[in-house]
Amino acid sequence: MGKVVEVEGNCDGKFKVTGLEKNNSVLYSPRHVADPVVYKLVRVDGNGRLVPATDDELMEVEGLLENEKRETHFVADTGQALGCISNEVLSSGMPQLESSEGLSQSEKTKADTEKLSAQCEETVPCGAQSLSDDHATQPGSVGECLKPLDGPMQGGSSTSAGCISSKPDFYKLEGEICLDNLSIKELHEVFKATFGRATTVKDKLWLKRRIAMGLTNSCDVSTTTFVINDYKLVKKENKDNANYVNLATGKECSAVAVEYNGDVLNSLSQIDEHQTVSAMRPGSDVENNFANEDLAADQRAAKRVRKPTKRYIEELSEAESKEYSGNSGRLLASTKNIGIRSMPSKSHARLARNASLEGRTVITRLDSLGGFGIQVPCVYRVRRSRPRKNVMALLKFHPSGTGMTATFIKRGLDVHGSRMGNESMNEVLEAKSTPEQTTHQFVAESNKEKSSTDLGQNMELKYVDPAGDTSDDNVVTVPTAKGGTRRKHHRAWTLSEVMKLVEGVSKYGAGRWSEIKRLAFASYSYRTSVDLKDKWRNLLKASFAQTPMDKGANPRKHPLMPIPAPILLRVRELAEMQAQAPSPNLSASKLSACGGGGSGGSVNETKQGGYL
DNA sequence: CTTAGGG
DNA sequence: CCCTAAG
Repeated sequence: MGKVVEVEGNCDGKFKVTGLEKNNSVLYSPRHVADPVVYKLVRVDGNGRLVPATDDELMEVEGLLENEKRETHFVADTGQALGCISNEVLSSGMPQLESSEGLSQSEKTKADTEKLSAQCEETVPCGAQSLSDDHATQPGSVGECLKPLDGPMQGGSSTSAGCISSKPDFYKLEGEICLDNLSIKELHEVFKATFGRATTVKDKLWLKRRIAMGLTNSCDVSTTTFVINDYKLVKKENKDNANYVNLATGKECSAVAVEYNGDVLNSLSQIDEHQTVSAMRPGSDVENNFANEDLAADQRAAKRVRKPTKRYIEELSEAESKEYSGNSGRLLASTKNIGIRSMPSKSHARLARNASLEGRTVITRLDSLGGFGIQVPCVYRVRRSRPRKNVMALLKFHPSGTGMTATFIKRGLDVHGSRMGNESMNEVLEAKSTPEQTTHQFVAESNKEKSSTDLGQNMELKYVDPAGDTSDDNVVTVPTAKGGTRRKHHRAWTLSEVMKLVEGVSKYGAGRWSEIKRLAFASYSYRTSVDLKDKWRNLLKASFAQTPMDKGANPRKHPLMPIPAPILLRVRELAEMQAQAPSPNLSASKLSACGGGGSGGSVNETKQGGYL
C-alpha cells in the first residue's frame, strides 16, 4: 500500500504532479491507522533533482492533512458555528456548502482526493468522529441557523462586504475579524497575535493575506474576514470564493501535496512571478483553485506595485526563513541522504540569474567567492532562531562556491573546541560571524530565501504553516549549567496553537496533555506536554481574570494578551465544565474520544449549551 | 514517562 | 519556561 506523489521539475519551471495509486484498500481497513498511507513526497531541490521526502516531511504532510481535515470540519461546521454567534454574523455570513462536484477535475486528481481523504480519516479518526457526533447530536441548530443565511450575498465585492464589526480592535472582537477594516497598525497587532511575532511590513495586502493564512491554517487567503466561534475560526465566504473554498474543504487535501512542493519548485523555477503563476496552472487542481481570477490578478498586481524596501526584505526574509527553515533544512538533509553531493556549478549561475530576476525582492551584490562571481543578498540575515542543524550538509551542497566558507566555518568550529555540537555551530555563526561569513553562509540559502520571498507573494499556491512553527523540531536549546537543556528562545504561542490547544482540551480533557500533544499537536513537535499544560494554566488564568470584568477600559492595554475573547470564553467554559466532571476515567474518556458518545462526548454538548 | 504545581 | 515531586 502506498501512494506516491511525484513531482518532476525542470528548469523551465514546469512540473507535473502525478499520483500513483498502488492500492485501494485504504478506506476499508481501520487498522491502517497504525500504518498510514505512505506519501513519498519526491521533492525537487535547487538542483532540479528528485529527492525523497524524509520521515519528518512525511510526518509533516500528515500534519498538514490533518489540518486540512480539520478545516473541512470547520466549514462543514459552519452552520452550527454561526448558530453560536448569531448575534454577530447572521446578516452576512453565508456558508457555501454546496458540493464541489461540478468542478472540472482530472480523474486522477479526484482519485487522489479520495485517497487523501482516506488518509485524513485515518490520521484523525478520533477528531473526525467526535466532530461528526457533534453534528449528529445537534442537527437542529444547524438547520435553524442556516436558513437565514441562504439568501443572496449582499455586496458582491468580497471581503469587506461581510464586515459588520465596526470595531477593528482585534482584542475586543466579539468573534469577527475583518482584516479589511483594519489599519496597518492594527494589522500589525493581529499579525503579532497570530504569529507571535511582530512585523514591520507595511504592506496591507501582505499582512492581510498572511494573517488570513495564519488564522485559517491554510493557504486559502480568498477572504479576509473571519469569524471566531469558540475556538474555531470560520471564514466568511462570498460568492466569488465559493469554489475555492469548496476545494479547500474537500479537495485541498489533494492540492496539499502539490502545494507542499511548491516552495521547492519555486526555488527551482527560475522564473518571474508571471511564469510562476502560469506554471502552477497546468495542474488541474491548482487551476481550479485559481478559478478566482480576481485573486490571482490581485496578487500579481500587488506584487508589481510594491517596491521592495529594505525593511520589507528584511522582514520577509526573517519571517519566511523562519517559516521555511524547517523544510529547507530537511530538504537539504534529504539531498544529503540520497547522496547527491555535487551541486552543478550551473546552479551558481542560476543563482545569480535568479537574484537579478527577482531584483524586486532581493537586493544582491556581486561577490567574488572562490573564483565565482555570484550575487548574494545584501541583507544581513542572521538566523535568529532555529539555526539549521545541517549546515554541513548545506555546505556540501555548494562545494565549489562555498567550499571556502566551509573550511572557514569548520576552522572556526575547531577553534572553539570539539565540544561543539551541531547546534552550537550556529551559535558560532550567529555570535561571531563576520558579515562576510554570514553572507557567504547564506549564499547557499539564498536560493531558498529568494524563493521564500517569492512564496510570500505566491502563497496562495502553497501550504504555508501560518505560524511558521509546524513540525519544526529544530528547537534551539542551550545546555544549562545544571546539565539540563533550556530553550534558547521564547516561542510565543500563536493563535493557531492556542486554538489547537483549546480544541484538544475540549476533546480529550484538560490533564491529558500527552494525548493532546500526540493527537492535536502532532505537528508541533517543540511543544511538550508540559508546555501545553502551562499554556492551559495561563489561559485559564487569563480567561478568568479578564472575562468577568471586561471593563470598558482596555483589557488590551496589555499587548501580551492577544487571546481573542471568544477563545478565552471557551477556555472558561471548558474549565468550569471540567471542574464538574474532572476525571472521566481513562478508558471511558479514551472511548469517548475515539468512539464518540460517552461521558467525554458531553464536553462539546455542554459547552454548546452553556455558550448559547 | 506523565502530571501537577511552584518558581 | 524551568524545575521538581509524585504517581
